Amino acid sequence: MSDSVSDAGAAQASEHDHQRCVEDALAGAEGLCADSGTRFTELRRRVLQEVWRGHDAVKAYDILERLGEPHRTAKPPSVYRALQFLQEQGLVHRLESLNAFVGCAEPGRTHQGQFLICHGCGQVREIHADAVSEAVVRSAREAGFQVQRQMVEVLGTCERCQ
Amino acid sequence: MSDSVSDAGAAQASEHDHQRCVEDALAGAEGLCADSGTRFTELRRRVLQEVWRGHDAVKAYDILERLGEPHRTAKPPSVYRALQFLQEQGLVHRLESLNAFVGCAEPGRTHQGQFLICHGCGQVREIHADAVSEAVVRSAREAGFQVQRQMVEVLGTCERCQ
DNA sequence: TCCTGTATGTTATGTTATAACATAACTCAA
DNA sequence: TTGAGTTATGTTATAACATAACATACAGGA
Repeated sequence: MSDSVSDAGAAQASEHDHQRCVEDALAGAEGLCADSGTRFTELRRRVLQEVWRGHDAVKAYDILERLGEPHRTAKPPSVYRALQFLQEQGLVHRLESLNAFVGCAEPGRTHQGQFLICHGCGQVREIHADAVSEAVVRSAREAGFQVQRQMVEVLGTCERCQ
Repeated sequence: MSDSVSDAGAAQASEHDHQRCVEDALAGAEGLCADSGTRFTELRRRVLQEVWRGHDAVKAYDILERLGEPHRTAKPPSVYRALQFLQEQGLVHRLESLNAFVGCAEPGRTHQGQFLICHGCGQVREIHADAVSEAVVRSAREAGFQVQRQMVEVLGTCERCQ
């Protein structure tokens, strides 16, 4: 089951320099943590690297399995804690409908993203459509509701898979 | 933990005739199943009744515990199967961010709902804001993405809890 | 060096969900 | 009314996802 992951990663790799993509993400994370005075430890780096394995959502237990040395004996809490840290730093997002995680496309910016999840190839694209987040806030307000966080996950077919 | 459920149910009960609310839901379900030629069995009725215990989200295992006779020995698959059936009939919705279920406010209508989840009282309100679902479809289309299903779950504070 | 706070390790368990196969109960037609 | 086909539920086992609670290690400043 966990291999839709590597397949999608591979598919993506043929289109862009994914190596580079990952390196950028890691370098960005390093900078961001330096700025915020938090520690981008070896484990956190490694977990983030696994999240960026491809552009599809990655499961916590898949990450756990793939951590090599010196984390081979890591247990679930280590991974979940690293993921929580990365979420707090805005470096990864959790997809509620998949119980899985994706790297944030634009860390450093505070934003309300929406996630387009292709069930053909498994790839997840993050967009930031103000029209959506504003419509949510407006509609909620009409119901007397004050928004703190919105989760918008869209299941469908990406351009390539149509 | 499962008692935020009954609390919220009670709070709601003081404002409207919840007994009636449940009865309407069950009667509606019965009609809808009759129309669609599906069987609204005792178990399914009972599960739906538990989902309608209040206006907050209900967990599968809480339902399981509360099924009385003659379902006292039911196991998880029975509940999950009933819930799946009810979802297929559009009688309940699953809230992905809570791993929990709510009764559908307007079964019979095909729609893309949004869910306002109050973390004060736990109540969940379903709205159908075309502005939201249309913005989602438009924004996705701009990304070349064809939408099949959208999940919009909004966490915040309801009018009463502000 | 020692103190403090933060990160990770470790053990155990809680929570959510489904696969796979067995049995029962309904439906309809002969 | 009975038996074949279908749908629903029971049953057993386990998979998949997640965290509580406490122990240890490690970084950085006084």
